[in-house]
Formats: sequence, structure tokens, C-alpha cells
Amino acid sequence: MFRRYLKAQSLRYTAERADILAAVMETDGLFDADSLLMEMRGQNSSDVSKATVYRTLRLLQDAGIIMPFMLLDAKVTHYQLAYGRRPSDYIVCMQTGRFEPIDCDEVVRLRNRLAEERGWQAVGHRFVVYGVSPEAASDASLESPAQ
Amino acid sequence: MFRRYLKAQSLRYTAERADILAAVMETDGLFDADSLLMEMRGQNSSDVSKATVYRTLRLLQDAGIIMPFMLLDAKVTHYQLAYGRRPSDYIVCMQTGRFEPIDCDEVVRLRNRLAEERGWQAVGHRFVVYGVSPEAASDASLESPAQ
DNA sequence: GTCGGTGCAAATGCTTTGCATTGAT
DNA sequence: ATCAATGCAAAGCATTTGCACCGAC
Repeated sequence: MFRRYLKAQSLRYTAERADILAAVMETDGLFDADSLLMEMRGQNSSDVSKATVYRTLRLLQDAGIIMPFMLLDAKVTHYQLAYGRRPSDYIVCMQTGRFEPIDCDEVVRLRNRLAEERGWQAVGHRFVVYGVSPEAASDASLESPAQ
Repeated sequence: MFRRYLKAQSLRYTAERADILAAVMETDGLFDADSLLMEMRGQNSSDVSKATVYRTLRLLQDAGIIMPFMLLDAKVTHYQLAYGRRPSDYIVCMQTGRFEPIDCDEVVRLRNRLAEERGWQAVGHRFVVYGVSPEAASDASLESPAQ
């Protein structure tokens, strides 16, 4: 799929790109350029430079294989695989930062309907619920928010 | 509200913070540090430094008055007011980058239910639908995405 | 043999921070 | 008077880019 995309664009399928693709395919959930690189180095793959990781992540995004996923207050760009039954939805604790995936068909149906109503064609979506996790709620070390 | 928050934290309510708060309250939709600063300079407000804008935006976020909103591929942090009937939902064109707000009660109901089911307390949410806008769909200058 | 890819290091650009001065309380 | 806030300029840091060499086609 990536190979096909590259060929269509007259781009080359190199060992580095193959390694990065393999590492990406093994991810489960969110990842970023740096965590991916560490993962690759921890394993075995030929040592790929950071610049190439960034360049290849961009290609993978253009190819529709991964999609960026912006987390609240994140300083780095997170990605996840764009296809298959990957969670597009998360619930994030505003106090601890802990997050967990949500798997919910209704969100997909809703997004399709909303797009259709406007004459758009839905391709994907991101749904992030911000809230207070059970652990945080029982921790009284924070005063109540201003709202 | 901001003032109350500052007092509670033994922080000071300064002219700069008042100006920034005022500018923030006038925003409609998304803004970022730089656009806010330009807006303020275009108007009249005392000339506030960029550093102070960043510092104050952080405080406003801590106070629960604004919330960050990460857009796909954005290089800067976007914010919007955290309360009131502000759109938390957008539909973004993956080809042109154009986006428009969605206003939909069902999303709020859905997020509340999802949080509740997990023992969380929902505070806010972000819902972004990625798709193809009508203009882009009729423009054949882009090949179809790999997915 | 072409022309795109890679690694390195330097550059970019948003955001943060150190420090001396200013100002709210 | 205190002690935090501001402005400036200098960091920081993720990401991008220029360039010389390398390698897929």
C-alpha cells in the first residue's frame, strides 16, 4: 500500500522506509516520531536518522496510512494508524493526563450524518472527551476549577 | 472569574492580564497567541509583550476560561473559550484545510454518556470530522487518497 | 546514469525562561 | 516594603531543510 503510493508518486521504496513502515505497523495506539525511533533502535532495524523518520511520517500521512492525532497540551505530534478498527476516540483526564481509548460506533454514524447534512464526505474523525478520571476525583489535592 | 482565580492563587490582576482577558472574551471561535496579539495591537490596548501573552494564556487555561484546541497539522496551539455555547466541534477539509464549526447537542449527550459509563466526569470535548468539502470534491487536481 | 533519498548539521519558528526593572497588594 | 509580573533577549526543543554523498530504478 505504501509501496503502491510511492510508485504512483515516482518515489522510491528504500530500506529505511520499509523499516519505518514496519515499526509503524507494529504500533498499537498513539506514537510520535521520537518514540518510534527509540522503538526501532531498541529492536534491531538499521539505524535510521531522525530526519528520515520525520520525512517518512509525512509520506505515510500523505499516503493515508497514518493520521496525526493532537493531544491536549502535547508538545509533539502524535499519530496512529489510519485504517482498521483503531480507536479514533479517547477520554483524557484533565488532572492526571491519563487517557484511555473509547470504541464507539455511534460516533462514526454521527460524523457521517453530520458531514452528509453539509454536503461533505466524511473520511475520518477525532473525538476526545476531557474529564476527570475516578482516581483524580477522589484526590483532593486540587481545588475545584474556575468554571 | 479570572480575577477570583488569580486571588485564590495569590497572583496579581494586572493591566496586561485584564487586556488579554478582554481580547480573549471578544474572540469568536479559534484563536492563537499570535492572532490575539495582532488583534490587540490593531485595537488600542496597551502594548503587551508576546511573553506575557503566552504566560497569561497558560493562566487562563489553568483557570478553566479557555481550552486548547489542536488542529490537524497546526504548528501553533489554538484556543477557544471553554464555556458557553461555543463550538467544540469542527469539520475540516483534508484537501483545502478549510474548516467550519458544527453545533450539535448529540455530541454533548454522547460524551456525557460515554464518560458516565466509565465512571468519569465529562468536562468538555473536542470533535473534529475530517472529510472532503464540496469545493474540493469537485476539484480533480488531487488523486484519491490511499485508503 | 539519473534523480530521488539519506544523514548530518544548521536553520526555523513557536514557546519558554533568566534576569533586571516595574508595579500590585 | 514585599514579592510577583513584565519586557527583552536568549534559550529550548520539535520539526524542517541545505547539501554532499549514496543508492533505487
